[in-house]
Amino acid sequence: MSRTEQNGTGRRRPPTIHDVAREAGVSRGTVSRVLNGGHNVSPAALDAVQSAIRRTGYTVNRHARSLITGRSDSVAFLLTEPQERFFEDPNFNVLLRGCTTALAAHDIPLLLMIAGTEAERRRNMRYIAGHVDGVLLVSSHSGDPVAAQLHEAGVPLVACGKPLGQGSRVSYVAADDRHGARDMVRYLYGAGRRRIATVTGPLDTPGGVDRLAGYRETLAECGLPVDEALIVPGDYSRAGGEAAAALLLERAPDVDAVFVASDLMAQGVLSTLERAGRRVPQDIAVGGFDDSPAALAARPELTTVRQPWDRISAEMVRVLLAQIGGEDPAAVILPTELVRRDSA
Amino acid sequence: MSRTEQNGTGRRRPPTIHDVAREAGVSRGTVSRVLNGGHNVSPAALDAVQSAIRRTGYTVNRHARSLITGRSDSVAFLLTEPQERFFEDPNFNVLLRGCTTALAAHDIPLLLMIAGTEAERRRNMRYIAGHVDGVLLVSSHSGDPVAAQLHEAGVPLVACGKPLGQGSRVSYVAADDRHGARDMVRYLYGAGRRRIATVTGPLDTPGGVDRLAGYRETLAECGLPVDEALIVPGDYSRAGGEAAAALLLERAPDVDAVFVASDLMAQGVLSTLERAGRRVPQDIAVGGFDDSPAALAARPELTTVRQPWDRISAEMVRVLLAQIGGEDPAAVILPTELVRRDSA
DNA sequence: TTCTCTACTGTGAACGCTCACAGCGCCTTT
DNA sequence: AAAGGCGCTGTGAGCGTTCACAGTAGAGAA
Repeated sequence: MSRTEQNGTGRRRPPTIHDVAREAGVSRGTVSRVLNGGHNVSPAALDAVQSAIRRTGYTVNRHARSLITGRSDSVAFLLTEPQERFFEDPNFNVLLRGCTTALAAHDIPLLLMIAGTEAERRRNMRYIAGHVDGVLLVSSHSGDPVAAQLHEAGVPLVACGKPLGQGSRVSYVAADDRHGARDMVRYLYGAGRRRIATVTGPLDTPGGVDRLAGYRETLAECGLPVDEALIVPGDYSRAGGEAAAALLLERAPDVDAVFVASDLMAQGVLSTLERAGRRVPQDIAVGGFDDSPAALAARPELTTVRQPWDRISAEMVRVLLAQIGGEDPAAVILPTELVRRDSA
Repeated sequence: MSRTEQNGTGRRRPPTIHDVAREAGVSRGTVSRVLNGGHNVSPAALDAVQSAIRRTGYTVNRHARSLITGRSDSVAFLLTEPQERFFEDPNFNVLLRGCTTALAAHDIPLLLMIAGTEAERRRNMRYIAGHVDGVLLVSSHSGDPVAAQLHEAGVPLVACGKPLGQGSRVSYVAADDRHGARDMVRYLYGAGRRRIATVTGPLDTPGGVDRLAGYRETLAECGLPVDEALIVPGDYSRAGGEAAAALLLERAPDVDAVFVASDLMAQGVLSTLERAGRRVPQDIAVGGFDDSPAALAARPELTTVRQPWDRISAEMVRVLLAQIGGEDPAAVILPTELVRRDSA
């Protein structure tokens, strides 16, 4: 009953730390101490304050707190993709959700910011400086200067995937793309395939580079020649996959397996192969990368390399919070896992 | 040169309104007025202040501002889905992106909050009250009490889709589900189909209910009997679509068209039909709903009903900001559009 | 007993901003 | 010439916290 009184129908002025102090019979200082860990507070006072907080329905005014502490207790999730690409990407969901919930566990809200255009980029940068404790940066293309700028401005920062550009002083969390690619190619080889092609990711992204490197290495390991005609550049998009497959079939009609650097592209590859009358996996085996929902949506379902997105997001948050807490930047690389389905 | 001085390598104390005032040779008050619309400020002063702002690199401290105004100039995007369902849904991306950019145009950051569990729900509610000017609510299930709670707490609120529960005093923006369904069924009928089934959405969601209603109405209009065996409940998920299609084939093997209440479910339906050896669209026409990326990923590509997500998000933001500005709640219903592809 | 140390508590003073008010010229009106 | 109005400006107060400091009481040591 008394719970509802303090806030009838409309918006009453919310209780402040003063109200709590009066209610508990202590001073502001003591309430503040309780709010911030409860050190140097007598058990009796602690009790009184906690019950007063409950009775009044008090919530700390984060603006007032931020004003004096200088912290904002919030974190930005910054997406800097030239175009919608990342939003087409199903992995994005998983990453975003993971980060949100991991932060929520620390009572830190996530600000979503999208910097597609230059104007947006500037706006976001202006906002970030001073209004956010740290940034989770998601941008596949290393060309963009955001990471460097933020790093230079001294904003705690964790990138998703290794930022190719900067001199390594920026934290990142990434899956082990190289090993993932190796696992897939080795698996294709083990299945008897000998003309193994690849559709790469964009080669200005670390993922694109490393997956291709893994492909090359493994071919060499297996004693297979690396035929440049079998290497077709892609852009992580579905349409890119379709085009790449068409090009591949033209350049190397005898191909019997394709390692595609993303599931989305693999979908495109499948659809081109289907149109060309090639059966998957009988005529051509197709391996994807990501284990995104797209892998299950594809027909046949994709054999692919799982990226541990849940762990990636958790690690990103962990590293970022550590860095906000004063620790040094860190790089975390997480293992991938081969997922066998029907396409290879 | 002088631009970089005020912020060397580390984090220097950022310039305040005082610094700007001194630099411009005016008082805090005048700077504040410039910051808030520039009314009652002489051209000379305006100029001086603006140039001082540029020179110092000043950004307003939103915490200090919020502390006194009581506004936070931020908005929450609240997702209350029992499970991950909505994150599996490609529409989500579009909606989220649309809202983010629409808000960004007003310099308002979007706080992403996910309330899957009860604990998360409570945490978010506590945060929202007093820390956010308004809420964009996305929750398909009307059972959840969040909308009612927020509305009661006096928090400006706009729902995506009509909230079935509350007594209508909460704003919402929705596509015209009923008409969308009618268009699709009429199209199927026009293509000569006479045993038209439907896989519904969850019937505790407005979308589910209205699409089914549109289906029933149109059948009646066309003079077709409404056979309850042709109505199979679904849950908007891919797997749900697969199961529903299996059930349908068992109950009514002579079905020649299915209107599926979401593209994702339609994907599932397609895959069951394929396994059952039915050709689409020759044997059975399949119509989806949403025009999500899933529609393009499906084989054959889905004929579907486009929801105008870009407009939905823009309208949600518009209505919310209006409400924050003191206007009354509003309901907006936007037209859908039939998109013809290969599945029907 | 007195002293010191520790655990706890209360009290200004900020933090950077907006808002209300008062003051100052200057122009218009009477 | 005085009165009123208007456009512009500066100033003090206060938003709700935290932080540093000073102060108090009680326990233990001398």
